[in-house]
Amino acid sequence: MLAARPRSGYEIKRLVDHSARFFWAASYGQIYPELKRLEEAGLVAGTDASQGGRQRTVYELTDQGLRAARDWIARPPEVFETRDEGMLKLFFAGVIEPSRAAEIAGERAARSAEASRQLKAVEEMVRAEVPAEGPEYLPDTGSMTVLRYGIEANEWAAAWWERAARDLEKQETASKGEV
Amino acid sequence: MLAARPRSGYEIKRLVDHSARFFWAASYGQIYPELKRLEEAGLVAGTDASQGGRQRTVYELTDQGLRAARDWIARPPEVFETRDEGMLKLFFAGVIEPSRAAEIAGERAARSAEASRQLKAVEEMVRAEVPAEGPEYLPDTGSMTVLRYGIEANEWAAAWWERAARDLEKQETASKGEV
DNA sequence: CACAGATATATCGCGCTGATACATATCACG
DNA sequence: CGTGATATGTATCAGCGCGATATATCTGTG
Repeated sequence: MLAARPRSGYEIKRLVDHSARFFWAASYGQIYPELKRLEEAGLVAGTDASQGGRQRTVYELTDQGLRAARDWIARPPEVFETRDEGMLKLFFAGVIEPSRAAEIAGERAARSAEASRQLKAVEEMVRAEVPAEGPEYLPDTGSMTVLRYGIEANEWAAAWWERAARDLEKQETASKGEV
Repeated sequence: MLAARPRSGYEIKRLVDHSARFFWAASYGQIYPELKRLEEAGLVAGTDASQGGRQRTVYELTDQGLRAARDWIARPPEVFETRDEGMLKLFFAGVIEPSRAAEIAGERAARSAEASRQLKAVEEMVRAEVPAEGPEYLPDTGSMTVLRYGIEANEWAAAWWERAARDLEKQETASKGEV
């Protein structure tokens, strides 16, 4: 984030919450200590930008930091993990409370629908803020691709879980009839 | 997991690694202390099942524990988070190394393809282990639904990123030509 | 001028990750 | 029958992150 321009920890947090949050969240408790560690390592440099009584430290990327960022982006991605409580509950429903399975699938569908809705709002905002700087280079192709993926993946998931909820419900009433 | 049958911490870890891992991973450093906390809270009960010199503690769910599990599954899911380093890299490619964007998308596609392959192997195993106990009740509908979702979602994602990789590459060569 | 909301940083307990250490049991192979 | 590889089992630890809260100042609005 500092590669684009210098920012304070607070600005970074806000940017994360409005964009990367969907695939990589961050808390204050992570950001502030990390900025200090990065400064100690010489990858970022903090400048005091306090106004009056309000403290403020703006960090910028050093040359060494930019090199480290390039190294990082050149390496193949490693972390890829998910924590999805809905899937966990559905996974265990059979041995705990089978009758809730269909409901959980429905809740899962709603969650994905909501996520895609939020991401679409972000997309609208981005489009609005970028008037028309040439037909080609939008905010930037990579991040717009990520955003599009978020929207479409969640739409796909919402539809999938909707169908799963219907199927599970059907199976439930069917087995009740049989027993 | 203990609702299905009593298990040792080691068995729980193995089960997680072979199934839930894709949407909820767990480490020894989480499992063993957690079992102790649950025992202290009266939700599980540990029995010494050492054989010869090999220590072994098997935990089973208490009545109170089963009630707690039912309460848990009745509550709407809360946690839903993702950490996807590939998307993070693509998100930042524009300001760090735009020329890598297409590559990253390709790597992301490969990762999803690999995940769906692994999950299909799990599905095969499950099918093989369950001979044919009536046309209706498979290992159990909920967990099979979760597995199916994992497979299909990753297949969808692999195809999506494949296409994105092609598009990004096309855009790159196009803009090079213009400049 | 008050007050809500935005900007900004710090702090802290608790839990988790990832790795390693340590020990025993089992099994295949010659 | 021994040996080495693999599986079973538990424990531990440093470092880090989460989620919440505390504190303070600045800005805009009625």
